[in-house]
Order: sequence, then structure tokens, then C-alpha cells
Amino acid sequence: MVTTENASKSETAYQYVLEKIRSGSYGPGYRLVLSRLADELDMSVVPVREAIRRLESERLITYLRNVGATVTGIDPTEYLYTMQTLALVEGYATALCAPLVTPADIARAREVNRQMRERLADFDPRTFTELNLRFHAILFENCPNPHVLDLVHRGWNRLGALRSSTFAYVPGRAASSVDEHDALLDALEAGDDVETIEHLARRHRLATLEAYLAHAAA
Amino acid sequence: MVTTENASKSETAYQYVLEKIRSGSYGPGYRLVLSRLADELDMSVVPVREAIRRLESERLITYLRNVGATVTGIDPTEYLYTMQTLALVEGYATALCAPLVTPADIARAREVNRQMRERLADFDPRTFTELNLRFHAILFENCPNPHVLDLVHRGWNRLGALRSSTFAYVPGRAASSVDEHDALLDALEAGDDVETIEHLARRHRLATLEAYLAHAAA
DNA sequence: CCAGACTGGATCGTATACGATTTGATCGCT
DNA sequence: AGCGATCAAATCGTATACGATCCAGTCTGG
Repeated sequence: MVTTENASKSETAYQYVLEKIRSGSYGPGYRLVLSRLADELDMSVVPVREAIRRLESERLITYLRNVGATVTGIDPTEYLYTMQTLALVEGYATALCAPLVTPADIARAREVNRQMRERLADFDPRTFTELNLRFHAILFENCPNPHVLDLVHRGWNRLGALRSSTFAYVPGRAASSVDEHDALLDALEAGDDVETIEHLARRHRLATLEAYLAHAAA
Repeated sequence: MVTTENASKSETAYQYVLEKIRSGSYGPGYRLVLSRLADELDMSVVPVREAIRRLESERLITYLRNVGATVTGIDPTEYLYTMQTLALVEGYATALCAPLVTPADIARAREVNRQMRERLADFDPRTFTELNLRFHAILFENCPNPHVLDLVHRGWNRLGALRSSTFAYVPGRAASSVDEHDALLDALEAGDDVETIEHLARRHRLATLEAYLAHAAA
């Protein structure tokens, strides 16, 4: 038995476009034409419009009145804003979740990180990013504050637009990232206080940002 | 000459409802009927729907399929989520802005805080909250990260739903709050490092939350 | 008297239609 | 040829219309 399709059309459209953006099918600058989307999804433009506006309020889409919608690009400035914000909320989320992370969770996270390390040799940004998200998702599984978790997810979606994140562009960043993961797990295992955890997790994200900035300047 | 009305109707509807929620005209649980709103604003339901969905994605409105929209209530759990998040983003925003705050800004903030202290005697939550927002808005004026600032504003809007915030409910909290403001300004004036500033600002918000929780438990 | 089916009214969800706006290319003038 | 006005195609923005869904109050059988 298939799960009953109980979603409204606007919800369907939202999920559809979101997935396209996350997966990179719709890259930055991609032009979204309402009527075309409506055709594609076999619905009228009204629900599509709604979905687009919703994505706009999540900064995933740039909307110009009477002109149209495009997938929001990420210039260096936007990248800075997004990464700073993500560092903030990921750091906090990690700290909030720290007391709830079980040894089993840590073991799973270590396994994911091991896979990441394995892939350092022949590097594929696509799967590496995927594993990276899975790693952090494990730590956030029982997040006691859904609002914060939601902000984390929005940040991830935002970065999804530039598929490969910074890993591909900055040599050596991927390797450092894997090391930082282990350091974070060590701290969690040792039961370090939440402030340390928050700082570690925040630095982890900021390090990627700074690596990018340094690389871009050169 | 009046500024030309160049906003779309859905934008108008958005601003309209947002203001109603912020000002407390539409309290928690207030039922929003699309057709009624459309009449009120002299437009059709389509743009109103759009505005409502947008407010929904900002957690200001709770929307149930085929049932309707109500202003999102804030139960203690939601209050916790919101205040934690707000503490996080306000703290960070304050830290980001710290290097950009001028002595003139601090003077203005002190003046606002003086007015707040003056009002402690015959206390009116409405104006006190207003001044409180103005105080922090001064510090955030040149925020270098608009995403973070946006999150702050969303949090404020969210709390606007319960007009008087916690000030009215928890005796003594307003007085402490004013003292904390001065301490924060002192730290800014002294040029304390950003980590101290962030911690102070975050604690400032969390103190309100904790006062509420303690009061509610009793 | 109570539990569950029924029905009418209110409200939502979407399709369709059409006017409004933008854009880009063509045409004419200097 | 270069520059600006003009026009047509594309696309957006909103109104209107109607079917779908939910809710509350009523009715009926036990």
C-alpha cells in the first residue's frame, strides 16, 4: 500500500523545487517560470506561486516583482553571511544536543567519519558533502530545540545550492574537516562542558569559511 | 508628495497582518479568515493567502489545511524555544556589532535606558517593551550580517504576539534588565573582547527566560 | 438519555481568465 | 552607425468561480 498523498499541491510544489535546488539540478541563477513549473507539476500557477514565495522567505529564491524568480546565487558576501549564521546555529545545536548524545551515536558518527577519511584519496565533493551532512545529522538527532534545528536545516539547504560546498575549492580543507570531526567526538565522549563543545562546533564551520576566504584572496 | 504605493497586494497584506500581530491587535489564537481579511483590505483572497503562508513560514501563524489560520500561541515550550534562539542570535548580533558601535550610539542607548529606569516606578509593559526594543535596535544599527539581524527581528515579532513579554509577569525582572543594559554598555565602552560581549548579551536574554521559568514553576 | 450518522453552512484549495508590467528587439531619426 | 522611442511577446498579479473539505448542530435508533 502506498502512503496516501495527503499534501496540498502547493506543498508538493514546495518539496519539488526544494529538492531540485538541494540536489543542484537548479543551480544558482536558474530561472523559474511559474507557468512552466505549473505544467511540469500538472497544476495551475497559484499553488506554484505560493511555493515560490515560501522559498523566497527562506532565501533560497530571489523574487523580483513582475520579473520572476531565480535560484538565489551565493556571492562571497552571501557566503559569508550564510556560513557565519550556520556556524552560530550549528555550534549551539551541537551544544544543546551534547548531553543527549549516546555512546552508540558517537560510534555511528565515527563510522561515518571513517568513510569520509577513506574518500579523501579519490575525492568526490558530492558524496563527501553528503557524508558530512549525515555526520552532523547524527549528532542533531534528538535536538531539544526544533527552532534551532530548523535554522540549521535552512542553512544546509542554502548551501546546497552550490553543490560542492568549499571542499572542492580549498585544497586540504576536507582533511582538516575530518580531523575536526574526530576532535569533536572526543570532546563529546569526554563529556566536556557545553561551552567547549559549542566553541568547537562553531570553529569547525568557521574554519571552512576562513579557508575559503583565504583561498579566494590568493 | 506621498510615497508611491509600489508594493504588491500580497506584500500589503503581509505588512498589515504582521503589524496587527506585532501590536497585539491579533492575539494568540486569533482566527484569521481569508475572505474576511480580503474584504478588509479590499483585495481578493489569493494575495491574502500568500501573505498568510509567508507568515506561517516565520512561525507567526499556524495554518491547518482546510481549516484555517490562527495566530500562533506561545505555550511555555514554545516560549523556551523562541527565547533560546533569540538569546543565541541577539548575543551574536551584539558581538558582531560591538566593534562598530560608536560613543554616540552608546550615549543614545544610555538615554533610552535612563527612560526605562524612570518608568520602573509606574510600570507599563507596553511602553517598556517598546523602549527595550529601541535600546537593542540602536546597538544593531550597523549589523554587518543581515541574515543574523533578520533572525533577531523574527524573534522579536514572534514575542510581540504576547505583548507584554515577561516583564509584566515576573516581578523585579524589569529592574534587573535595566541593570544588565548598563553593564552591557559598560563592556562595550571598555572595548571588552567580543566573546565577553556575546556572553553578556546572551545571558541578558536567557535571564529573562529563566526568571519566567522559575516564576512559572512556583 | 446517549451515541453515532446526517446535513447545511462556512471556509478552504485550485483552475481559469484577463489586465498589468517588463523585456528585448525593431524601427526611425539624427 | 549610434541612440532613443515604439511595439509585441512573455510573464507576472489578481479577480472570480466552483468544487472539496471541515465543523457544528440536528436527527434518529438504541
